[in-house]
Amino acid sequence: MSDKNNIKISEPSLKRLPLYYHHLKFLNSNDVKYVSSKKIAEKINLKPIQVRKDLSITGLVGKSRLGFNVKEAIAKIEDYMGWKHKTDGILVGCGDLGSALLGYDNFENYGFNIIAGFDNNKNIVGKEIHGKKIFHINKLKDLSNRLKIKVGIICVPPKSAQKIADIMIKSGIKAIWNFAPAALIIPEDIVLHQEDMASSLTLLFKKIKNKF
Amino acid sequence: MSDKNNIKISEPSLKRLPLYYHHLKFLNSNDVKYVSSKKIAEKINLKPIQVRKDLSITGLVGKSRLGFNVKEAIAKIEDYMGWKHKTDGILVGCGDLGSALLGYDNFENYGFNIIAGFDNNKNIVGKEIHGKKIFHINKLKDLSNRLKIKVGIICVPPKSAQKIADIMIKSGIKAIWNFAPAALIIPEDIVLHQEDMASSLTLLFKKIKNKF
DNA sequence: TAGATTGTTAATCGATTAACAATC
DNA sequence: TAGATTGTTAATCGATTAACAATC
Repeated sequence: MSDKNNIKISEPSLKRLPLYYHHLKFLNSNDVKYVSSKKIAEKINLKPIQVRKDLSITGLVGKSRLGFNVKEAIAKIEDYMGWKHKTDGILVGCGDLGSALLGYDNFENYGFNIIAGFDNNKNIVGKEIHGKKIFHINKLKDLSNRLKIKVGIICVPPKSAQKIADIMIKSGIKAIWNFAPAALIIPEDIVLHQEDMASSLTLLFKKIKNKF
Repeated sequence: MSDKNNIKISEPSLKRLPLYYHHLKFLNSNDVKYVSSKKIAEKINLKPIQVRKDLSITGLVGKSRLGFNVKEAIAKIEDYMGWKHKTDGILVGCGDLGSALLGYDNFENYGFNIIAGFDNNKNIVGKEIHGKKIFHINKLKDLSNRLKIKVGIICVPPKSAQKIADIMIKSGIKAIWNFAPAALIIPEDIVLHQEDMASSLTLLFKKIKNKF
């Protein structure tokens, strides 16, 4: 079953939950106990009704006149998102971008942990980047198998991306997060999540055009 | 007016256009002259009708029985997206992620050009990263004003993000692409495009859950 | 011609928004 | 109590998909 609670969640809603979460954490750090959907909506530029709908997906219940208990809301979102359940992953390609991701300490807050980096550059193999050990790519299969790693991040140049994806799949990786601007060809049963700067840039430009 | 052609485009469509584009470029490099929406759809895992709808937004017209002219399609997408019109930007925070973006040579294909980086670290100020000169942050206002820069990228640690955003806005920047995991407070008339790893990670995990 | 493909128009699907009774 | 806020149910809006005539 996909969802514990059998409540469908739309992709837009799913993307908004972290936004509420950030804001709720901020409120909590300021000792705010209750917050209304109206207040949240103002901050995040949404409609109150949308905030309520989204939050209700997590099972959170508010109080009339008071709004939502901030601590409770935080807990419900963490719970719903499964951020407590830790998932391990590995990263291939320890250049600038790979290094940045290895050092992105925010991942642990979202239940994700990169346990090691891989590269084929002899100058960095054996070293550590942001406290993560870097192995040669030919160790990938062995290590992934042994630790039953299911998530792989690709940060290599686009030309090598397909090759790395193939290695990952052979190594038992089931989900690929691809930061290389390359369209990967992968089997049906593998999850591919493409990070696309071009699309993102496009959205930025669209926003600019809409505004001016 | 927002759209030259007065044809509304949905955000999902806008995100798909680069996907078609990549594939069309690939086909073109293989000397394919015509391609049907069915073939494209198969490659990108979409429905043929959706491909046709999206492509029609660019003004592209196909041929019965043949499909779409590959070169023509590429040109129409480039045109519609405005990738020929170059926009300059500056980047603040030249750590791992900032360096990665300074070296992301794909940007130029999408009409974007980072003309310089800024940092407050004396060890890198005055140096070059991927051929881009790095200036001290206190030069930002002067340089942005002089070159009439309208787009700023933030790659500093979350704690400094708001401060940098404020400086950018004072310097005449009109659109901010924020890679720092921080919710920025900005005036109404400034465009904010937030790059959110947490949301992205969340989507990856959702895809995994849906699959298994 | 027969068959493949486009592009238009209409139907469906899903997300957002509105309205409002229930609550404190 | 009066007023603010929730959560439910219904209406609206917009994107996707289906159906199919037109084209070559």
